[in-house]
Amino acid sequence: MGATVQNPQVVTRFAPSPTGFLHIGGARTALFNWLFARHHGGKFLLRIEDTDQVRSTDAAIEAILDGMKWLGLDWDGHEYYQSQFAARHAEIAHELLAKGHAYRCYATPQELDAMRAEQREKKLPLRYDGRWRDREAGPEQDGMPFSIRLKAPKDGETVIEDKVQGRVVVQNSEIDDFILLRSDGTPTYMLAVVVDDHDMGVTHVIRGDDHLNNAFRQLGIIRAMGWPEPTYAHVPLIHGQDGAKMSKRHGATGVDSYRDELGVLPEALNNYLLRLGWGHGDDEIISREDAVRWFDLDHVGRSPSRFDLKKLENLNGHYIREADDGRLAGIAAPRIGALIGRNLSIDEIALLTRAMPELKPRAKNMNELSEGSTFLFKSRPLDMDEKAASLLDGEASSLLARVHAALSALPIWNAEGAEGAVRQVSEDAGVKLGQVAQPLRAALTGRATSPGIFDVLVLLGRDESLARIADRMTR
RNA sequence: GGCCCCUUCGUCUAGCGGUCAGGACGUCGCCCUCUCACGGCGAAAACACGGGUUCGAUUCCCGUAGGGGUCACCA
Repeated sequence: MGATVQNPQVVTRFAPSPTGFLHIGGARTALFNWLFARHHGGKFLLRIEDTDQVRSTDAAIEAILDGMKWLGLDWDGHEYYQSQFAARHAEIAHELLAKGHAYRCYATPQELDAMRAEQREKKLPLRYDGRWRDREAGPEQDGMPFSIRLKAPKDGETVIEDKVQGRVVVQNSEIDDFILLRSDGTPTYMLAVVVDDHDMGVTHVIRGDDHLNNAFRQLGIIRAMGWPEPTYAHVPLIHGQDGAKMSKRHGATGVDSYRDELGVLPEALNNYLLRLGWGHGDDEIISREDAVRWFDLDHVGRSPSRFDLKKLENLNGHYIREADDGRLAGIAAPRIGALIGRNLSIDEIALLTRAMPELKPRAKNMNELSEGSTFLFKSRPLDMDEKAASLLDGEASSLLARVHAALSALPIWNAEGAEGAVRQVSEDAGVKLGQVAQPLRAALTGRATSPGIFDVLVLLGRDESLARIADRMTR
């Protein structure tokens, strides 16, 4: 454990279906596949499962690629599009047919519905009863549409040595003769994944454990074709706070909304997702480099985990503090623009960058960071929020007048000088520093909370600071 | 309902027969302090239950309960 193992043989893949955006659970699956491939020095491939022409859109595909790039999950070579291999899938289905590993089924959908209805009624397991398995098509079937079904083994059992789930055994009697090729000649998902994974040389199939049952069916195709069997690793799903599978009702499920709406940094989401279901001792903050070095399938847990926004935000706060000031300013600028109703100038973005060391320890997401920096860009007279307004009651204005005078007399405008002057004012007035600092904060920022008040003074500069104070000296 | 999987603090997890059951988030105190954060210190908080196996089970086995997944000519 530890060092990256050079095994270029390893090929993993992420195979999302483009139904809208990169799902948070899919992102973790992608991350695990990416890490596993990188750890072994192998390849990580991306295949878009766009077989469902109706639901697949270019916009959805773009959204997924965009999410992958944002997370820094780069794939090797070009992305594959499953729909382009339909002919190949059909070819395999017919090969299976020719070899006697599959057969034509003339049952109509209505007929199958009736079959299932009856099974439901009799409380029998719902599965295809094999009515065409050993039946020859008669003249009445001439020209009738048929689907091709796999002739799955009826006896014995199938065993999968899953890298995450361990040894999983299923009786073959549980697996019915599922459809390979629909009556319209299009391949089913079950056939398509197997053929594509084989053709792409995928060695390790790492995916959500909602596919565990499918693996047994897929193995049937693989064995019938005599193809090498991939190593499986079925990762438990991520659940919402309520313990159920993540869905729309859990709020944010697309990684784009974590970025755009919640103001999360990609390194924070990566770190959070990595720790959801995988652990490395007591390590919590894990860099990309360490993740590649340490990642393995042995330490992926077998139980589903719940998504905890609080922990994500904690991690996000950490990464914001670590992040480069200029980069943060770049992310915050448009958000601030939206808050104050105008775009920031180049100079203002420079100011934002300078302010960043004071701003970023106070934020756990980019929204808070942006919100907390608007005071820098608002024009006078500043609007006061409720708490700030109350700080300006009583003696505040006279205290502010004394601060104004003391500050005006400063030969050099810096934090040390300002602190000395303000402390002197509070001493002379016989009040605590806070009694002066709080009204000053209100006058300068319009808020009751802000970065350190002497830093604010410096950031705002002499003229703007004195003007904002003067605005509140009388009322 | 059939089949499959899962079960350590509220949450994410460490643990791989003998530990005061560790860490992190969150929560609650205290400190720092011009506010809010950051940071520091400390506290409360878990092995679902019942049987075995064993000198000894959180750890191995079997049940029970609970949770999840899956059962399409969707992917």
